[in-house]
Amino acid sequence: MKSKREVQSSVKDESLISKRRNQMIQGAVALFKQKGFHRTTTREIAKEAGFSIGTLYEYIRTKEDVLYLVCDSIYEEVQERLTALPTQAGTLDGLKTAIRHYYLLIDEMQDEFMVMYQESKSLPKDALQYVLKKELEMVAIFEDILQACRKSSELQLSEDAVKLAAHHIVVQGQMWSFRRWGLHRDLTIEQFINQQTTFFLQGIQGNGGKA
Amino acid sequence: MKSKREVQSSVKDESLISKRRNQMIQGAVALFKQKGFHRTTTREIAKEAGFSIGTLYEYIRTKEDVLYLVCDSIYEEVQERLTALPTQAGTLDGLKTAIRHYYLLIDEMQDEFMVMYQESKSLPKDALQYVLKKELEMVAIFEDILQACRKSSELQLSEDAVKLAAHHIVVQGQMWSFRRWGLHRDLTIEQFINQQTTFFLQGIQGNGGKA
Amino acid sequence: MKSKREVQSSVKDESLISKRRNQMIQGAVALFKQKGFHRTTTREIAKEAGFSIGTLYEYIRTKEDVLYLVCDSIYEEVQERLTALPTQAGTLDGLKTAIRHYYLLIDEMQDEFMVMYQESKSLPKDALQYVLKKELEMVAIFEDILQACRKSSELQLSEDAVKLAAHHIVVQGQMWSFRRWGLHRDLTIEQFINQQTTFFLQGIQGNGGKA
Amino acid sequence: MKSKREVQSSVKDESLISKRRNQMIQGAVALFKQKGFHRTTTREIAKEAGFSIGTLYEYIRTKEDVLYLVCDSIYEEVQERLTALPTQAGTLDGLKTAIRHYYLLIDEMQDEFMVMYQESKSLPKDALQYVLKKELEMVAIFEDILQACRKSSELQLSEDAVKLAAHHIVVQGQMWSFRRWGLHRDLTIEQFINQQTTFFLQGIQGNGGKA
DNA sequence: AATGAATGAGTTTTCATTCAT
DNA sequence: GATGAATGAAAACTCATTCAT
Repeated sequence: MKSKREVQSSVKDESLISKRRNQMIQGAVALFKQKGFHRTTTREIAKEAGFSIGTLYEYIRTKEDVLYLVCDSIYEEVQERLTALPTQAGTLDGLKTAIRHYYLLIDEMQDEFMVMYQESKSLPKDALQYVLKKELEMVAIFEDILQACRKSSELQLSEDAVKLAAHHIVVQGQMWSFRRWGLHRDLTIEQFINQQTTFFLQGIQGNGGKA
Repeated sequence: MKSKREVQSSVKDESLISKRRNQMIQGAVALFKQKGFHRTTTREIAKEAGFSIGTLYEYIRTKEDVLYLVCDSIYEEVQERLTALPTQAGTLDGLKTAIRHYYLLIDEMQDEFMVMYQESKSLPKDALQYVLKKELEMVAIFEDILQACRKSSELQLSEDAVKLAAHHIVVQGQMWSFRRWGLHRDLTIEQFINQQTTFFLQGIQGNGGKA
Repeated sequence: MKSKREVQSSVKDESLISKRRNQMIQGAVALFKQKGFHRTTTREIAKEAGFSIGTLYEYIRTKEDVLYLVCDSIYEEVQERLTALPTQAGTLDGLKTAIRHYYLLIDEMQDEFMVMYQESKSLPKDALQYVLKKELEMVAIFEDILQACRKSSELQLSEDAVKLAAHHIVVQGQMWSFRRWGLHRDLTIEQFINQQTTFFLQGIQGNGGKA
Repeated sequence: MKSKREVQSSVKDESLISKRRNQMIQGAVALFKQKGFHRTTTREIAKEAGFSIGTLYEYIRTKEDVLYLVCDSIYEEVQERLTALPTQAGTLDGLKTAIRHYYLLIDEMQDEFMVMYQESKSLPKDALQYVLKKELEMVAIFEDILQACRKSSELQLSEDAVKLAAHHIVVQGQMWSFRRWGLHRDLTIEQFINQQTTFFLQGIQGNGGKA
């Protein structure tokens, strides 16, 4: 289970580590969003977090650790909030609700999503691997829901199509943060959710799930 | 028309500029793909391009110019190849062909697409603007095709839905390069194209375009 | 009063800034004298000052800052030592003493004077302005002394002539460092002072101040 | 006699050399005045002179050669124009005329004088030597005139004082270009000449030369 | 635990000079 | 003789990381 990639700290007090790292993550997200990972300096992160550069390095070992911590924390939150959902397993409404909550989450955490997807490529190999696993887990959440609907015959969907469909849900959501420049002018988040949901359901079975 | 953002060169011979910049772009794409824009040094770009650092700077003014040149050249090629298509304007087959060619293009230029979307955020303000315009133009190509289909009644599609649908085509294509890790194992490009096309057509009108 | 042009430092400890900058100024003067501002590298300055290039840049922001610091420190010292003089205001002897001390100062700080006058043209606009103001203040010191003598009738001197006369004192002093190659072989500093003083006093009123 | 420091050229045609070098000197003075020797590039000099960088190097060997050529040409012109004077040898009026012409010359060639005095320190050793010799020759012109006056008893002046007096004439003239910021607002060149001449003559003998 | 001064490898960029055409 | 593309050494400056206090 302890497959979590550990970040070394020279401080012992776990709750302090947690506290300081949260400060650090808050600051880092704000800065990464503004200027990207590479243009942000460790000094700036420390300052934004509210402590000194020396202290920063008491809680991490490299700058990339900060990026990892950021990505990890975002995935953690997303998963947490997504799995906390009251699942009406195997129903179309359950699926719609999940999609809805996911898209609202993205809307709420736009900055975090941007940072996560734009900067994760700068992670060291092993951290990238770990983050990719997290992404797959997120896809899997939707795969499971879709699978359940398929099994309960709420959805006419071939076994093979499930995975691609799950990717679709995830990617369609990302559109909202990535193509902000092209979409936010024309659509509210609610309109976006509705259109995407209809589009998706029709897309996978040809009748909008209304049959 | 001449709205192109110019990159200064101290060399006068236009054809030489063209030649050297192409070398530079080739080299840069390869490197950016591997290590990203920020981790690639100008010296490496020069070396990869086959000339000295001094020569590199005879053809550009800043490192960001290289990135701009790269992005611009990719968009240029994509647009060129997409608009060169024999359009059966206003027919479903014409639309399918366009999508097909676009997705094949992405498959062929995967590296370039990755670089373009991952690194363009590092462009200076004005270059970013220019590149965004290019992206919008690409979306517009599909908007036009969809619009034509709508007008010829080949497609039951509301006016409002056209833009979002065009974004969909573009984003669905990007999936192939962005989510390589999740898709290439399970699908060939042909399968991907078929599934995406069906999905898209069903998605926008609910019957897979077979009615 | 706080019209001083500030040089940014990322170090907070004021006394340390002061100490390090002094080291830096010492080293820089020595190097600038030898090879001029442009032929001196920041690395050399750091080395001469006794610390690393990184440390140098903790205390300044640009190479020009070093030059400014050098010029400023020289003016500061000159003014300090000149205004510290026990003034016998409005007497010829007071004037002579002031001139004498100024010329001795120049003799003592020949290198600094050379650097200051030869290199200040390389200062950025605002710093140049500031330094020019300092130079005018130096001229003003002598204007005041001359004015006092004029008012006490120790000196027959028209109002208009005061300013030019003050410039004369300053320029005649500079001769000692600038035309070293032409003067030091033939004159001691004492002889120089005497001759210049006589020359000056006769020059401005025609009788060497002996009437 | 051929003590002139030669500048190598790979071009044979002497008159062409002369022509090109003049172009080069004109351009260089303008640029050096504006931005100083070090901030001016050889490319800029070539461009300003009206030919290519390759051509520039057909007529000189190093950038410093340009500076030398500039300094030399200025001294040459000054000496030429000063020695061309109809000398009323040994008379006070002759001296006054010489001073007058020298100061007018400075006023006319302010830029050149500035460049010469500000930048000559960047000359290579041997060129600096040569230029210093030239400066001494200029001083010597006035030494000779003063000496003649002394011998004809037009001037009561000790043998020793002659040299310093000559330096004075030269330096007082330089004031006009160097302290432009402090003098040109208050004085016309004519007023300056008059005051300086009176000051000088009184200075060296105490009665303004009117006795 | 916290601090922040010190370090120096590494980066972009410039520019005098050369040399093939 | 003229041109200008090519070169690469050298310069200013940055910043992740360390470590003494």
